[in-house]
Amino acid sequence: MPSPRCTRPTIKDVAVKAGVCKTTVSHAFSGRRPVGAKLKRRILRAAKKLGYQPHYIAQTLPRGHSKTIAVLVRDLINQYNAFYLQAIEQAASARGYHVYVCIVGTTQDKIAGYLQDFTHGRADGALVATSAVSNGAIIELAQRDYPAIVPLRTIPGYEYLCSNPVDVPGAFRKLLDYLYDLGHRDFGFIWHIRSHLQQRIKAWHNFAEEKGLTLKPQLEVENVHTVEQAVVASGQLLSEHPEITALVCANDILAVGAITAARKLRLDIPANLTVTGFGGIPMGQYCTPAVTTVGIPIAQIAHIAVRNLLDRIEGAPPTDNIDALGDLELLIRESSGPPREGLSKGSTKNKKANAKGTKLVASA
Amino acid sequence: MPSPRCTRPTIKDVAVKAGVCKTTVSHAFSGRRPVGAKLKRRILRAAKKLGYQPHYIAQTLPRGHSKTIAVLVRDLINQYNAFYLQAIEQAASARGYHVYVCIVGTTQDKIAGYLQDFTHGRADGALVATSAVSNGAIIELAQRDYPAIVPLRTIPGYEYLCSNPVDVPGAFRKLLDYLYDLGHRDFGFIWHIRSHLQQRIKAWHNFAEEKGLTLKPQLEVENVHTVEQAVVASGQLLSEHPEITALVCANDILAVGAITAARKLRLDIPANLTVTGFGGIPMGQYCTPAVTTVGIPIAQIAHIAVRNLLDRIEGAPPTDNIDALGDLELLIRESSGPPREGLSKGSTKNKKANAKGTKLVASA
DNA sequence: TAAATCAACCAAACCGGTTTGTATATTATT
DNA sequence: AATAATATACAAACCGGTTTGGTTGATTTA
Repeated sequence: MPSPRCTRPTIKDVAVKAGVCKTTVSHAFSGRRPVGAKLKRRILRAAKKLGYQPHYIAQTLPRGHSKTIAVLVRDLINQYNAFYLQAIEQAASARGYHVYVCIVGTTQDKIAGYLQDFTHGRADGALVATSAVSNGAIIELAQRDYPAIVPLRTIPGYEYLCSNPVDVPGAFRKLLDYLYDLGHRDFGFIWHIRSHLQQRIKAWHNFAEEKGLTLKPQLEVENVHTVEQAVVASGQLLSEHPEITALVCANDILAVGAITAARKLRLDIPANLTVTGFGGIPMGQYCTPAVTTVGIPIAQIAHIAVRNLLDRIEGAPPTDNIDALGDLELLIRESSGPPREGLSKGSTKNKKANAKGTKLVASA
Repeated sequence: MPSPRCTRPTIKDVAVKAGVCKTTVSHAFSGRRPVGAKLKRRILRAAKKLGYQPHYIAQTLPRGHSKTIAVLVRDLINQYNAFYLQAIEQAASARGYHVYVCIVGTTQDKIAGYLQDFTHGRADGALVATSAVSNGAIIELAQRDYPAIVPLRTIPGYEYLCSNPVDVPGAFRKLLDYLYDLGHRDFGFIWHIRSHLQQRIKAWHNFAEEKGLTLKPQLEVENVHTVEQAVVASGQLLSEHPEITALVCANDILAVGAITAARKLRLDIPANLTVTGFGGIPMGQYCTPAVTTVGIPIAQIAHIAVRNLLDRIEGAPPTDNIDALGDLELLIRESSGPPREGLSKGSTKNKKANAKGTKLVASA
């Protein structure tokens, strides 16, 4: 039983119709070798009449490449990824590549399945935009000599696979410094994926040690991904630990959840609680109160990553991009301010941090 | 110059190493014909030692299918798509298919490029999840007999391509009725893509005619996609037309923008202005005020669409899914209420619509 | 005018697999 | 023991293209 193959005209059909051999048809289309003007016209006309167009997959095999890259993401919940992927598509498109996005979740089997697809001809290279893919899996790709780039991550010994044009830990440190200067001493954390946050967690530990703060693991909640989860997690954290004056979230989505939780607890933001995000998505700007965060030029990061990947695919020498995009910007908005009286050691300076913006007061 | 082909071991290498012909290796892997247990072990061992895995693209050609579907989306800005795509991936995955998402934007050339990719072997079928792909392009696919499904759209004469398990215009009508009953008579509209909204616009026109309202095109702004655009568009619309008491947005994202614009104009919601969305994404629930909207069971819609598509690919008879998911739910939250005094004709009933939820009052 | 060049086309091999037809060795049947 | 049935492995054709080498006839050069 010949599988219900989509019966399209093949190059051979065109060749027969035009009275030539398939080689000539191929050349007429690709232009790799000259074809007589009159004959070429006849061939193209025959192709058009038959509705022929070259079969992409069939071309891939002898050509050895498909002008296609794949991007792996865990999910699309965080709007962050939306801009990321759009920029990737544009950058790749500009160089003649198609982009296929794969939503891989966290199941290792599924991830392996997709990766196998790629290395076996489905895509010329891959951009790994999620920490759901383990270092091990990436190293395996590298050993197979498959072109892959992992932006915003560091894999010891495989730095050439990574694309880190911004200083994430430095920016996180800047955020912590800002909060410290406001007077905050009691920090709570809502993390998503710990492995993705190693740089930031390290920055936090350094910061704590430097400032003489004691690390309290019970003030750090992890594996929080969605807004809903953030509402629950931060609600619980804030209830159990009312001493927290600054709640630091791994991204803006989680910050929005934290803000909702605080509202439920009748905690006014920023008068009673400071909440910060990370990333700088539009949503954080348009919610109430607007969340203080760190702006990440995700589109530019995407462009650099794509360039790194395509250069690698095409065999060009790698470009060094460490810190190419300069410092990240601290976006101070409405959700942060000095700690409430009597809690934390009030800072002596920078009381004006929340001077701008509309302030909203909850009323029953 | 042989293109820098990724030099992986081929089936032939394994055959040589195991001392058999490639047919036997193929059978050892696929199991289409029996291979002696001892020999099979030897072959697998050889394959493992060489790091061989069958080449996906090469398999596609003789098999005639790739167990892959493609999904086209315009962008990922609306979180709506995030849940949509995730559900699609899960449904397809459960049936052994891989899903590749293409962010096609609105450039017709780019869209055509991707579609060509698909019809030429890149994917067994396509789910068109964006109105950026024209009816014409879809009909062309249908004429080529390429399996494509277009959820939530109606293409006259090609209904079998569409998957419409919910009654969108009915739900929109329900929303309009709700607003009318609250007392609203002066509606403003923030639309995104008009072609995607035909059903709803028709429902609105019917509604207006029935209620004796005059249609004022100047109160409808279209081509508004992002939050930023919504802020600008609704800010302008509200300034120029202060008579508007209910601002109806095509989706929740735009509603958030409208809310922000209203805040800038010091319009209290819902006391001075009612804003509604459509779709029911988490963001609308966690912003302030939470937006009144229509909940769409997008995950279930995705499941049905995927089933339709895969059945079609595999040659199974089509299932009829008209209205399979029942009525859509009106989610009344904080952003809607009766019109302010002196404007529109006050309704006599349903004053309690906004009874629940914390109310926030802006203060300088 | 003979030799060299070149344009235009065809035949065949190839890309990395799958699948069908067939030959051979083994086992079961009578 | 002869015959039929079965299991197993190989050879060759195929999927739909690309690419290389070679042949033919026309054009240019010496």
